[in-house]
Amino acid sequence: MTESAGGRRDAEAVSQFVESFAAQLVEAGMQRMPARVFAALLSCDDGALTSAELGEQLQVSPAAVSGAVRYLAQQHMVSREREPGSRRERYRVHSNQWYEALTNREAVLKRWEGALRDGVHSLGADTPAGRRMAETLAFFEFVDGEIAAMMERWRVHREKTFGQG
Amino acid sequence: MTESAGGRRDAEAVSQFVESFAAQLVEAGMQRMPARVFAALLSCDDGALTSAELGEQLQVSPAAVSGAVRYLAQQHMVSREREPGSRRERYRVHSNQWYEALTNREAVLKRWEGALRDGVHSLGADTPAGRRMAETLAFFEFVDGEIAAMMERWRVHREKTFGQG
DNA sequence: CGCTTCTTTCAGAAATTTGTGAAGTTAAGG
DNA sequence: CCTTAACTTCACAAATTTCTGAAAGAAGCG
Repeated sequence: MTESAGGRRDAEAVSQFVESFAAQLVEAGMQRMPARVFAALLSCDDGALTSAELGEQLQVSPAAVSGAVRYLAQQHMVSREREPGSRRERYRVHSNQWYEALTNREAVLKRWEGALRDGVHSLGADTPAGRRMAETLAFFEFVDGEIAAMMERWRVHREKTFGQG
Repeated sequence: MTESAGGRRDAEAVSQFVESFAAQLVEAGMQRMPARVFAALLSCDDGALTSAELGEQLQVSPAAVSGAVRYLAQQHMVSREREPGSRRERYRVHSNQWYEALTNREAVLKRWEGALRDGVHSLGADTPAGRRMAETLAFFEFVDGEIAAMMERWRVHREKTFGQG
């Protein structure tokens, strides 16, 4: 029944994983279609699929794939490749690149910091609210710095564990 | 014109900050109303407001406040207080508690890890897709561990900078 | 124990979001 | 340079989400 090893992929099981992982991403704030596309890429063997393949596997229109892929590319979660000598495009998760992109929530952090700075200014740095906000701001700035260091440690850890991919 | 120091709060400026910070939170995936409520609490001087005050400041119904607050409490981003001897409730951001709660995205990470573990199993640990997923899983596990350490360093850093709140 | 005040729940209206089909655009290959 | 295959954009329909008003549910206070 389970034919995990070696043989053909169990399409049913794969699809179930895709949908369940996508659901988690949705719950964390990602839109449904990008989440499904991303999960599908993550679970295919060479980490890359064409638009048509994605549409078929997920049972959605080319338009939906197009929108999802555009979003994912903007977030640096997939990259687009042109198959040389074909109009087909191919979307890929670079197995290590993609979770580094997740850490690119840094962009989000930066905007939060901007908003908080405005807040400190308009509330007044000498008010209780202003002080609370300044402390919050300091926290995010701290986190920014830590994340870079953490990713560095991860690369070391990863190489020890998996060898250089 | 700017009356930031000492005097009355510039309601206009405060409201503008509230809406703009809320917008950032929305963009990061939070629902609109919780985001607005949270921003309002963050920018009031004692970090706590009653349901009625929130409704008035944000121009929404008691029902909307109720829903937003329930969500925020579940996420541990605010706590509820009962004013002793009154049916009024008061919602508060504990100025340091709240961003620790943000780090409680750990719950999210844990669920992702669960989903990935399932994925490794159903794809087969010996397949390329399975290996990619195992590496992703390892990354999240690594991050989990790092976050605790980072928060510890933050507390030290914070105390040096702001004294114990 | 009932009155009053505040909060929560619920059904439905309004608004937003999401995905489709069809037309439009780009680029390969004859 | 024309044809054809692929991707993208756009307007609209469907589904979902979000907020409100009204009614029901707690909890202080006389």
